[in-house]
Amino acid sequence: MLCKDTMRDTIISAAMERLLHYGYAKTTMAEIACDCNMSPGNLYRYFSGKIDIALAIAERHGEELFVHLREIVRDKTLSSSQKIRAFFSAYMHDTYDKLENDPRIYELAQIISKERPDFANGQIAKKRALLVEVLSAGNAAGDFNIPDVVFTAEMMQSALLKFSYPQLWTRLTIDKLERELDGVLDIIVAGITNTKKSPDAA
Amino acid sequence: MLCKDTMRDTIISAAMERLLHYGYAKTTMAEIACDCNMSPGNLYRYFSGKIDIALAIAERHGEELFVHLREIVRDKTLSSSQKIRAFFSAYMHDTYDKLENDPRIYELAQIISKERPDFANGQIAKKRALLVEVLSAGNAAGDFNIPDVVFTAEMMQSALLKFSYPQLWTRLTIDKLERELDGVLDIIVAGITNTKKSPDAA
DNA sequence: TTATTGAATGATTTATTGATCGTTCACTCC
DNA sequence: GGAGTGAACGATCAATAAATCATTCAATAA
Repeated sequence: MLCKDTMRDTIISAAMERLLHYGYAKTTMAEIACDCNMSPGNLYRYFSGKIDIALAIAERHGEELFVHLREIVRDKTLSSSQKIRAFFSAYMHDTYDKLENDPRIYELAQIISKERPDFANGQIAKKRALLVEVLSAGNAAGDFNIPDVVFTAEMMQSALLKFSYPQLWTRLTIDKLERELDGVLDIIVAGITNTKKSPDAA
Repeated sequence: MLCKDTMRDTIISAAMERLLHYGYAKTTMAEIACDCNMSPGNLYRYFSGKIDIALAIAERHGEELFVHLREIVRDKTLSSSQKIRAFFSAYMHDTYDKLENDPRIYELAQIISKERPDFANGQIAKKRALLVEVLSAGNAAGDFNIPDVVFTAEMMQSALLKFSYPQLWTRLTIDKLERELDGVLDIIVAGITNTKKSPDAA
């Protein structure tokens, strides 16, 4: 049904405007409805609740980032380790920029990961899938020699946790964060890089 | 002055009893004073405030852990990488056990790191100093080849951040945590291990 | 029938008040 | 005169009341 989707888009746009400007708590369903020239009750024909509108917004942002990260992962001009570095650098900068442009988005993220933890976990899992792609390709190319790429991807996410959680950025500038990310990546990339000579040289 | 220190110990003991049992917020200075058979005002002759009593308790716990970690670092029967693994494992278990035995200690840690961030940073710095010791010794033994041991120690702390912040232990069992710590340590230890043949074999 | 409304409802938030607590200090006791 | 007291003060916290808001649904309009 096209009409329903169009309406959902309208609502999402109106909600996004208010949510990013005034925050989640200070945006009311009545206001969103008013912006869409409809009654509050009618919103529930398109979304099952306020949190689901926020979720739709988060989904859009998440998808945008995912596409960006996937481009990096599939960029044929980058080596495996360059992909890993670019991946986490882009991820961190995306988070930093969103927060810089509109701190309200932080409140949104907090609420969503509290009310809909499955969604937040899903986002992490999607990113892990991309990492798995890089690691597998790296294995195939002889850059890495990783037995369990899924487990290793998890461990990498664990080690680089700090760079996707602004709560843990204690007043650090983006410069310092970048330097720290690079430092951790140095160790990790070295840690997963195949130290043996390439097989065809043997 | 011996008397003053004895009195401080008495106060710390009384406060610890209550703080670990009822939590920081629900423990009053009047109660602590009463337990020590003195008036509330008199507590201020030994500590400059409630938070400083809590700090003294945290200092004790911190010192205990530090001694334990230092034993590991200076254990002559362990290799450099074994020291690193044992170090972070002991650290995580210490945190886990303290939380398990008395969840109120978590509130204490939260308040202290908010009210006295310098203390919390100092604790981290002291642990980093131990790590630097291991890395330097490892360099000397040819196990590692780390140009800047302080920076690398910082990066290791960053990568293993999750295992000292229970906030980030999302309902994980100690078993799963242990497995994850091991996984991250695998990468890190591999990442800092010298891949060249030992110099005397050259 | 389907789309929409808007008043009713109960949960949550905000505002207000009263009580509690940390801290100070003029004073007492040894 | 140093050690200790406890009433006084302002800040913080808890309890209550008032208001706001998300959500529902019977009624209405298309």
